[in-house]
Amino acid sequence: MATQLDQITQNLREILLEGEYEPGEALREVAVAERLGVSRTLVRLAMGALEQEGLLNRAPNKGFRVRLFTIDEVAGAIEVRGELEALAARNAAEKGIPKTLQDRLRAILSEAEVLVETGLGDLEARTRWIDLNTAFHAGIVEGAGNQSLGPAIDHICRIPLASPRAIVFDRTQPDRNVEQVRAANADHVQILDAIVNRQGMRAACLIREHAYRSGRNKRTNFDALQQARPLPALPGLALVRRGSSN
Amino acid sequence: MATQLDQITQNLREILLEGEYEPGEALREVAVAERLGVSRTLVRLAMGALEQEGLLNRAPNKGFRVRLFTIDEVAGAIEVRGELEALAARNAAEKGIPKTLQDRLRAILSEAEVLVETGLGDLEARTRWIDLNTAFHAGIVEGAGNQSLGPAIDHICRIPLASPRAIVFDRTQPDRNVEQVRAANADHVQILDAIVNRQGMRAACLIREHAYRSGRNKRTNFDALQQARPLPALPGLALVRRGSSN
DNA sequence: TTGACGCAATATGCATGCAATTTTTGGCGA
DNA sequence: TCGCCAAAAATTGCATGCATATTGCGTCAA
Repeated sequence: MATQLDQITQNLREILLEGEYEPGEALREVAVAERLGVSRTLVRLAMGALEQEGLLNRAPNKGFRVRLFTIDEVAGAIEVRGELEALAARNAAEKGIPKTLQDRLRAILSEAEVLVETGLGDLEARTRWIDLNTAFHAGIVEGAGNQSLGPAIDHICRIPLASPRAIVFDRTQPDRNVEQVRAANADHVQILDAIVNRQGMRAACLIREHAYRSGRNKRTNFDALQQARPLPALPGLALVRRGSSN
Repeated sequence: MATQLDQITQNLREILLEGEYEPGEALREVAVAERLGVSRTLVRLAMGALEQEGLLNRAPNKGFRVRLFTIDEVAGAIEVRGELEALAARNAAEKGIPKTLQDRLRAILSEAEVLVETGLGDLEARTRWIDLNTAFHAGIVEGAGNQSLGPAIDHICRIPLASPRAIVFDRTQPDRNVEQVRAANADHVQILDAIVNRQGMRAACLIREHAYRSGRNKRTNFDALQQARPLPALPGLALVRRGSSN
């Protein structure tokens, strides 16, 4: 048990990302404490951490409220992530990445390509692809050899939907999903090629565009989903609403 | 009083940045609580926040330890900051900044130039210049119009010495300081010029180089200072800071 | 009817206390 | 002298309790 606090924080984080509380809603300590079965102190600790992550806002003597994320903020966050990943790709290309990392990334790409041919019909396949996608992006960052870069990207990825892990699958249009994922795979191949060939600028531009496209896909799929079902249950989605009234 | 917690957190943050505790040293709750004159609970809350900021590490059942920053991490953080500010400058240039912001930035540059001519002999002048420098950088970010960018830069700036606010003045060589600051002012003028003329790429490259140079200066001055008087820890000491932002 | 004042209910902010875990210490034997 | 083990001391993890701030409601007056 890695301290109860970590578990509680993770629980509360998931609850928030599930959209169980409305954006702007006040989180009363006692209610949350009872629900999670722990003391108020622990809940307060967890809320403090989530405030740092940006999921909650705190007003002095008025407790914590669920933070509101606008679609523009998400788009901005993805742009920031793209820029940081571009820096990572450029650095990785300029200094060169070790053979072991190359092999790992190639293996990831191979498996991802095989996976897409299955059509991504079942949840397990989609989950696996997301893991591979995440691992690829992490690998690029690892190749950059900049210790500050990883945490910075992690931080920006805490904004709902900003992470490369937060793929929105619109299951009403599976063909489009497959097409998007296939395109992402193709991007990855080009990016790795650029890095291996020490083409820093090319790698940077490719990954920046890759992030941009991913953001656009998210927006498209999200809009489609919201039209089909007013309250989607996918993690993170319910936090995104239009019209920021602060 | 904006809740005691904020004050305690700020106090502890300053204590850590001053380098009063050795990197890697364990922070015992009771000792810190007594020193700050508050309860352990509050200290624990503050430490949790500082862990999120990256100033402390936490090991389960073993409390918090002062995090160690290497010179490479600082260099990496400055590179990240440069990249983010480059994004900000590029966006600001591409979308254009309002006249009011232009005027504010020009006023900042004017005052900074006048200030440098005084030679930055006294602490007050140096502090004022740091404030102006910070305000200029913040203004660029404001002009980008990306809500996620500011927090991302704030986050990376929490690494000691990574912030544009954290200028290292080597008072054993005042002439070199003045030269560096004069060069920084000149950079600022060019950057603003590029933004106003909607030259996104030029602005981005200029500010990236500006960050790079600032990092190099910090290293040079820091090394010189350390040679003059051997310093135990990296954070703090030569760091000229000014009360809490916000 | 409406607005203001005040009291009660409720929620947060912080301190203290207790249990569990870790670290230190002291003693014993090889 | 060194290593090992157990008990004691110290330290963290968490729950509870009290003080203070806020919110909601009822009452009264204009």
